[in-house]
Amino acid sequence: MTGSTPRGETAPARSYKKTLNLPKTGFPMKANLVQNEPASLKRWAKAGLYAALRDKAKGKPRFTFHDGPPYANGSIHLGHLMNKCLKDFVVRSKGMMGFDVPFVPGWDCHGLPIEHKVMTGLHDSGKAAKLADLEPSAAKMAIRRECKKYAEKYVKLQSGQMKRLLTLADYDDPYLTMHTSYEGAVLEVLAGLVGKGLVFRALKPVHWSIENETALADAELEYEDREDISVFVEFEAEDAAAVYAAFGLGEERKEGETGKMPVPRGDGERPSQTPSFMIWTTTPWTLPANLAIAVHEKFTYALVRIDGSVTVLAEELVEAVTKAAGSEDVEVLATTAGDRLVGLRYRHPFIDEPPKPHGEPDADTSKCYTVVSADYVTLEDGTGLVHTAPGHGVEDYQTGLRVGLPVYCPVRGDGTYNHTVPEWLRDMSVWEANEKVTQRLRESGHLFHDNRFTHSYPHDWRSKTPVIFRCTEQWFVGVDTPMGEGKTLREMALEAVQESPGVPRLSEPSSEKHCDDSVRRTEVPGKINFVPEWGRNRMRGMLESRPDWCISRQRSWGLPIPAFVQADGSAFLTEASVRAVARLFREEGSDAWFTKEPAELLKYYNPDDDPAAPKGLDLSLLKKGGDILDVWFESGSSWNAVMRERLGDDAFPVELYLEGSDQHRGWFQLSLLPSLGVMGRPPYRTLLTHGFMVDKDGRKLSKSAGHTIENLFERYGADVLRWWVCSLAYDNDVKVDDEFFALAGESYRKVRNTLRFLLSNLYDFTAGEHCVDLKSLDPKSLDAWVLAEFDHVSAEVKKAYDGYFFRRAHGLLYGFCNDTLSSVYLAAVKDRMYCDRPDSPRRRQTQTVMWDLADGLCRLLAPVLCHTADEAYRALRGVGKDDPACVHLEEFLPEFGVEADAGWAKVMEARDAGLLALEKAKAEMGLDNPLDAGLVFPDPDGVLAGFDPLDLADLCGVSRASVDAGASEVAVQDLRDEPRCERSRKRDGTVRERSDGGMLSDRDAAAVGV
RNA sequence: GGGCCUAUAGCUCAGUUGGCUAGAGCGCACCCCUGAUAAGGGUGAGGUCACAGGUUCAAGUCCUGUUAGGCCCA
Repeated sequence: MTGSTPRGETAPARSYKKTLNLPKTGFPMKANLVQNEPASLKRWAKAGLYAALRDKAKGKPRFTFHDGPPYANGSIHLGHLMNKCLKDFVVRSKGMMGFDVPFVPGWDCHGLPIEHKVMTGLHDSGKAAKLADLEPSAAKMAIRRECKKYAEKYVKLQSGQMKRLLTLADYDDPYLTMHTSYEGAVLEVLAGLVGKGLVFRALKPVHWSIENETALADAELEYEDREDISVFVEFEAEDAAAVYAAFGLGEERKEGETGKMPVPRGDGERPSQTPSFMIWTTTPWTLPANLAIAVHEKFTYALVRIDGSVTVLAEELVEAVTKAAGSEDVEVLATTAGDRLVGLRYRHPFIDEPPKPHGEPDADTSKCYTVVSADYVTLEDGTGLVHTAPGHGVEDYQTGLRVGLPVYCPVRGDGTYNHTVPEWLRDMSVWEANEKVTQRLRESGHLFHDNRFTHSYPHDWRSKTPVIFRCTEQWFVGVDTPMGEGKTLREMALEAVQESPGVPRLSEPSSEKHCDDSVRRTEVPGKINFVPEWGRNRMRGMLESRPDWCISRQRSWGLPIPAFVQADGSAFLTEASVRAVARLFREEGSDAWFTKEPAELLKYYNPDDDPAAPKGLDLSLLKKGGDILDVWFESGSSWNAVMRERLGDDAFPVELYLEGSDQHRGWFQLSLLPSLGVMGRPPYRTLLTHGFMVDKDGRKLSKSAGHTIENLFERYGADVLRWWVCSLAYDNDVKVDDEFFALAGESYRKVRNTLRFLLSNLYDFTAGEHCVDLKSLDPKSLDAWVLAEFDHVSAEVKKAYDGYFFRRAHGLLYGFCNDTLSSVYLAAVKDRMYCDRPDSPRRRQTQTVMWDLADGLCRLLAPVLCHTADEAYRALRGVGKDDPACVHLEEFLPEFGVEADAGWAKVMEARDAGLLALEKAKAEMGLDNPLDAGLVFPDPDGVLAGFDPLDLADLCGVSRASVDAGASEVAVQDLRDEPRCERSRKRDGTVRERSDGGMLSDRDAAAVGV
């Protein structure tokens, strides 16, 4: 190739390209977030952004927002990603609205999952064996040290990931539930509840490992197949006549009786035998603890004669049961509904008197040995009558609570019976008892049938031995216990959740009229706002049905319940004693519980000052209790440990809690209860919930989906992920898929390009020097129009942020960049930007507007695109690498207050009509290039005539425009025969040959100076 | 099995106290520009509102049931 003109064409007389003011910028089209975000992070860290913001916000009204602590285990996942981004949008947007928004991030550090992991690790490394040689307290300390290290490791990891997500919080000083001051503050809450008389000790069935003599949590169970004896046992009825009556035998039918009627069959005669109730169980060893038989009220039960004896079982199971037992003579005598059996009494096969449970000598046993109803009775196995032992099963326990049975557990921790059982069972292990009980039943004629049965059965994950259900003493917070003025926690909670007629609902604005300030920001003291509103129902339902809160656990890694055991075996725990230990834990941490003697632990306690102290209390005889607190109690006390303690009393109640909808039962509820108990009001004013991540098809996200957070940072960058979160309808389930991140990336690039184009037209503009006074803008100018549009969008975005409608903010911002700017305004002003003299008033005015738009846009985007907004903000000001200028230290721009002419609506309608007409002309006249066309707009009311025809032309991308008051539709002029300006490419009617020999329009000739 | 929630275009979502031809963005198709260029602009085609009943002059919207899915329980 030579340097000559390509393809032998004649070179244009003159190239005007270098006389144009084409856009120029160092702001790259490609964001390269993966590299550049960490640099922003470093710059912000260097400037101490979080502290600088607190400093700057001094004296401003405070917005109190409280972080719910994630569990310090593993990497953060997609759920955290959404949760943390939403929280960050709140923190940053409220900050830019002029609030002081301190935000202390937290972690939940105690608890079983960590202890479990640590124990597994100790096991695998062989260190667990050494623990067995240590004193129990020393062993616990060793485990606790490991757990602490583990938690610290994951706090560090997650904290790093959250920072990489560009979230703004006090990461230098987070709250950890294992901090000594936090522990002290939790015990203060406990003390408050103890003072209100809400904390008590009671029996509750738990999974129990005989091998390790400890209670186990669900996570510590492994299910393995096990062969057991399964027995069908006949419990003799106490009152034969009553049973026959229930089946309609030997009794006149009452008149007017409704409902399911008993149905006698055959001759309707009453047999002479005493009938029995047949139950089925795979744990014969629990039969000594049997206190009731449960039936389902709605099932049909049959009175059956089987090989001579008469028994009751579910009609549907008669065939299966008798077939299994090989019965020969089976006859159904009558059937009846389950509810007619309820209340009938029976005799225990080998116990004469209902036992007096140990520790409850005064227990009411009048309800024992009766038939009760229960919903969980099924017809899948057994007989439809369920053996009920409240001391040995959760469902049995709840049934017992409901109908008023004592909790009876005759089995000791080592798996042997205590002295309350018949002599032939005493001190026997339950496994041995399975055989003995079966044998005894067979001998006494109560055993209908027995067989071997293989089923999945829970085993202790450590010893691999089968576990049993056993009642143990636990600490509870009573939700139905009346407090001082007579209300219970449940009543107070339901009241707080209740919608009062005066509280307008918070709802997402779908249009502007719903976005009124009057719709929100209404506070009725003690009432909770729910976003979305259905959270109210959900929480109410949960509060109505929740049982007393079991707050004790038998583990090592947690905050000890500072309860002591007195010489007589009773528990010692008073408000003052708990406060005394709280003070010590504040100073020394809860490890002290394991290293100090009771008297030392109580060094701040003086029984003489404690009216609740038991009489004759001798501190030297106390023993330490072995329970720790439920971790939910710790996180549920964060309003005290974090908000009140660190941020002061005016940070309570907190404005907002924001978590996933699972927290209606978790953190939301378990923060509400202690706060109601101690402070008498909810800890928060508004609860905002988001949904869960599901896959592309709306199904539960599998753990192995492979979206590691590092991978996402690597592929998309934090700003794109944040932009995606901002776009979500977070109040429902959120679908995730790679494709969605990619789409968010596309949409991000559109916004980025709009910013870039604004910046690229400001390369020769210095704000201080070239600014035009916007006050003097003509309301009919395009610049006035776009500023008014910005004002409108800006106000709407702020309202959306204010009401946590981030998706709406996202839509508004995207639409403004894409439509208002990119396709309308910026497309229209290109001609004047490129072709006007650089310092023409028209161009400078548009540049002023562009500068302000870029500035305002950066600020509105800053809460979401925090890297990109800052990058653009700094590029706009042209600051150097080390300059501390930062959009995050700014607030949102106030409105420009520029007035646009009311006729603009008509102009935009005309633009739409013009574009449509051009499309038609393209098809019909082959008029492909809009610059070859002119447009004549109808203008019946004369509105358009008031506007600059040049603006009308530029808005449609045509060479010229005019109006015709009499026309009825847009006319397209074919200008292809008119000369074209070699510089602006317009055929505007002023193009002619100029002194330099070029064909130029008047404007371009002047710009070039020929 | 129970409580709460969800179902509208290929995808993500709007659709208010029932009331014009059910809207938007993305994607897709076709076209323009080549002076925002791994950019930018224009036009257009897409819907049995999950299904089945009911209330009403009128139902995407209200009621009942069914199906599918999510969270929390059992």
